[in-house]
Amino acid sequence: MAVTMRDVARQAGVSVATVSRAFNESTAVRDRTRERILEAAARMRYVPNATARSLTTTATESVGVLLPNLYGDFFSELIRGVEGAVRERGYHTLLSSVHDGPAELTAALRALAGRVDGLVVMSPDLGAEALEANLPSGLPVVLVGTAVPGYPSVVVDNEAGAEAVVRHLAGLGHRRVALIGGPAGNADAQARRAAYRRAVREGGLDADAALEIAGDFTESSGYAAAQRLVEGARPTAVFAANDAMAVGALRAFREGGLDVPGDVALVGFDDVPVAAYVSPALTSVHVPIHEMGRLAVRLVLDGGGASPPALPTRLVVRESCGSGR
Amino acid sequence: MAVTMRDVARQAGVSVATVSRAFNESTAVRDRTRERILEAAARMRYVPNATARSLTTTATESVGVLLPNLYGDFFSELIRGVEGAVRERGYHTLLSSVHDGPAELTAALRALAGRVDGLVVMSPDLGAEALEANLPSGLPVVLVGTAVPGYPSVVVDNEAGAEAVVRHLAGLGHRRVALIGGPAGNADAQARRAAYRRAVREGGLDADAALEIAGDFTESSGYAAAQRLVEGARPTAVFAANDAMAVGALRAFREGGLDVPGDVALVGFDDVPVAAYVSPALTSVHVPIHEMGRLAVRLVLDGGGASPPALPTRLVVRESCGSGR
DNA sequence: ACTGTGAATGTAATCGGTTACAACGCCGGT
DNA sequence: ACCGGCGTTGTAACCGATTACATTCACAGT
Repeated sequence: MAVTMRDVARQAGVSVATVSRAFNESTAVRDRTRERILEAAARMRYVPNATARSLTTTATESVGVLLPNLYGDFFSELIRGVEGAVRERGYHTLLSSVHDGPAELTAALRALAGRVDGLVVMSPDLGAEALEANLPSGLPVVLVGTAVPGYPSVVVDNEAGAEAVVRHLAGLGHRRVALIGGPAGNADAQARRAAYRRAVREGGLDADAALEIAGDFTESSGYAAAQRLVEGARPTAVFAANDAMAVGALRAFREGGLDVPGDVALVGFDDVPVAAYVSPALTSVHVPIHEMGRLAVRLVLDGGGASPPALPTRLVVRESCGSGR
Repeated sequence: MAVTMRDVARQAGVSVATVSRAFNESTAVRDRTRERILEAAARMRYVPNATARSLTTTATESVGVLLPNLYGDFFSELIRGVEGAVRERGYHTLLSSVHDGPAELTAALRALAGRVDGLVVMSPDLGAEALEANLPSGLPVVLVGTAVPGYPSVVVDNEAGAEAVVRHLAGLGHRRVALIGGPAGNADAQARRAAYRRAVREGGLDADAALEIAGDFTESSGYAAAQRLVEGARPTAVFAANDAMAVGALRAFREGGLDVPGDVALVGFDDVPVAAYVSPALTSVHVPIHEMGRLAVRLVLDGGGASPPALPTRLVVRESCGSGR
């Protein structure tokens, strides 16, 4: 149906081998012959079949990205990082997002596995067994945000970031610092919570259990959590484990008639682009999301098995915590 | 190297044909045989090679998306729509973004063309010739945001949206309504500008040429344009041709000591998620971006050649234009 | 004139699946 | 005992490229 190499070869009066050579510059083809071939190809609108090419070369020139979902600035930013790095290599990005439980997840994993040269996986609840059982042995896989034994992963220094938040708030005089935590199974969320607890203890702040509320990293869960805090534990400062929840909390506070940072200070995590645009501008822990994507791609394509050290985080002080100004 | 169907066949003591049938449920294979095969496959960690499969079936089960770039909520939202619709079909999304001029663009087009069953293209400066010369004849292509003769496209009703903005502002008593326009070559931008001019004329508003400033849809261009407006034409209301520029303008106004909407009313276009979160919340023209992505995918995969009617837009009044409340 | 050499091109095997067609075994009906 | 037919499995061609190896040819060296 579509124009193939054979058709071009026939038109140009040469063999398929010569056509192949003419297209893959490298090998020796007489200039006149090459011209004749390229001309015929253009005339016939020949577009090489990447599938067939991949079959022999055993390279698809694409990298798969598996994400739990696509909502939120975090994933957009990650995708940008990945896509940029991938395109620089002349490769392609195959995108897949899943949020329907383990069955869908392994299906997606297998579907991707057969189509790419490497995989960037950000999926909290994916264990070593699931990965091993559903991926061919040779495929380079890099995890983002979770560490699974045997696989290289890109993670950020959650502990230092969360600790910096609590310290900063304590330095501003806050004693009742609440946490809106992330989902239970999430590694980043766990690390942030652990560091929060430690910093609260070490800083001698109020360690009221009512000050800890679990969210799920969504804006609406942040909204709900903030409402409960307002009615319950009445903290003077709130640390949301990611920016999406912080933005939700901001909305809840505003609707509840609380001034941020006047009545309650608020700090997020991730420093997604929108953090700078909300009002008051959100103090947050900067995470080099874009860089994580790039790094993951580099690890996938250049191999090198080992995990790099956790990427550094940095507290970005804006208006919502009530210091600076 | 990797485990192939032949290996599984040997292990299970059957032929490759039977293995193939065992995997593609449909055809008749005795239950016991199938079990034996699937078991052997699992044990050997066999993952089918999608490339080889595609070669014979001539279907890649993936849809390509070509975008001018990935920054901004607009594209994130579009990708979400596309990916969602694609995944519902069990297909995959191949993502490509380009912003380095025509050469890169056609290269990307060809690279994608050989790997997908259909293409969603959002690329302003891509003419019919470029498309024809670089795509195999049978490939379904759907354009987003631009109309090119001979190709179906998904567009929004820019005219109605822009007109609604100017009308609404006029209704609030504004006579000097400025426009921060989009890039010259962009079809959406052109339509919005044309509708703005018509509405200004028909509404009897000030038609000062200094009230029109060109931007390029980026936040920073909106910022710069707003600064020039503050120093120059001094409008009482500003219509930014997209939300990114509106957000930039907002920042410029705040830094310039102007209150929005007190000193100047501001309206954007697209109604991206962030519009609701900036402060003051941005009045904008809602564009069903997500739906555009879904629709484009549907057109690509279900064929049907014809373009659907322009999708309706809707003015969403929030705080930045100073009405409501 | 004859041979060796290297450049240009052709022939055909190969990648890992799918599938048309053939083959086989087993059954019931006569 | 024989045959038709169905259910199950195998054989081999094929998809469209790449590439090892073979072939052809022109030309220089002797």
